[in-house]
Amino acid sequence: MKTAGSAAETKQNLTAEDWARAALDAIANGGIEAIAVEPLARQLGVTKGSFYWHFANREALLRAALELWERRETEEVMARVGDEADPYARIVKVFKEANAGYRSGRLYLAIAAAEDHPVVNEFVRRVSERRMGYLVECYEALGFTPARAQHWARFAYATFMGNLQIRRDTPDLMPTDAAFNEYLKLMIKTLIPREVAATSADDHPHVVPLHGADGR
Amino acid sequence: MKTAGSAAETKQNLTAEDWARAALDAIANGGIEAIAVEPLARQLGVTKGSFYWHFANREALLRAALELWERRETEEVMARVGDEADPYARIVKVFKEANAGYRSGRLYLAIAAAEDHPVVNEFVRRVSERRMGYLVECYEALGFTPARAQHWARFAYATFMGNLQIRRDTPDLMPTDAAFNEYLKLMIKTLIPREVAATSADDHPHVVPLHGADGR
DNA sequence: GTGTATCCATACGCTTGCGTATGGCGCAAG
DNA sequence: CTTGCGCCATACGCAAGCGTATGGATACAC
Repeated sequence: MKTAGSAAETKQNLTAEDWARAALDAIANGGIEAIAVEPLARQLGVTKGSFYWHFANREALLRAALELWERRETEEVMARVGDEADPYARIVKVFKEANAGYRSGRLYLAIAAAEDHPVVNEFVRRVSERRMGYLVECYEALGFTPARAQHWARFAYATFMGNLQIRRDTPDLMPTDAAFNEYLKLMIKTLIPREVAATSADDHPHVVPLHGADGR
Repeated sequence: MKTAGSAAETKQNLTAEDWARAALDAIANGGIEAIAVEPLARQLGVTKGSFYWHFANREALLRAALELWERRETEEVMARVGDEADPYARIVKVFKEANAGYRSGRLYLAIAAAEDHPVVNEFVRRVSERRMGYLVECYEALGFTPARAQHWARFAYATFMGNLQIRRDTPDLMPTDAAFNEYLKLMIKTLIPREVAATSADDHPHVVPLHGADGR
């Protein structure tokens, strides 16, 4: 097999992977139900005849696309912060990377919007629980008790997800450039408390920075 | 034919509002494209003939449903915390109420998932920006500068939205009962810092009032 | 009793998409 | 050259949903 880089121009025979990739792109744009056989075939420059040779039906394509998504997700997370030893630096890196890339998050929102579909739900749960699990480990590595790590991980993950949502629905409300860095700095400083000495179930006093970054 | 409808038993004539309500319920369940004329007609115990008397087309119904949604949203927010004088107590109340009710948030997620639709986007932006604006006012009332109020309001709003998402996609990751109260307490304490750039002198010691009753 | 307006049912044409059946074309094996 | 197979095109039947056209039913008017 030669590595067919571009997926559009070559008159090479299509593979199931090509279909799955196109399906994922379609989801990112038009939601889960943009996975339609005939439109995708038109976009790929072929007809349904090609599709029904590679797949049994529409649901098989959906499943293939979700598997591709899950694979990419885990690979990305691994590749991004796999080599960071210090737990604090690792979690900071995770948060910054997560809030930087938008394409991946947008795809998640598009997929998760179809949580009523059982197959989709299954994949979304796995991906989401894996992310949360990673975050929990990070907080535990920081010295948090399991219970508090759970709380803080959920807190941080929720904030990340909400930022995605804000970015998608009301991009005007999301700052850019310097202001975004200030915002990110505020979240990081708030969501990764360094004082963990308190062992009680009660919370620790958290010091809020009075001034963020300088005006630069 | 005694077709016992799901919601309305009365054989009274339907109104446009009835259709809009049914459309909103349909969105909450099956997403924005659950607004289908014939299925809704069946659910209401009538046929398309009724619909096309009250509305010009499908988009008119969509618009009516979104207007109903926007009206409800603002009314709810007003009714929930309109009479709270103290800014700190007000923002706490907002956050608790927002995280308590799930039905309303689920509806938001379902609507916002169709942000590619221009009409939907218009409504979502208005609703979302109004919420954020309210939060910004709250933080400013706490003594925050406009810039910092913006950051903290976005932070809090993002966290709220993310909690919605987590609750919908992976409810297992969301604690219940006592653990949920702990989680809520942690978020409130973190997202409403008391140390502000001191324009006033020492402010009163705030104790977060926490009683149960999460509606869910 | 004849109108008239409101509200809905029925029937039709149209489009889109799913799934199937079958034929065609290129290419390597024999 | 022919055979077989991988890959795709074409052509159907089918279902669901939008929008329209028109008729029927009920109530109130006069």
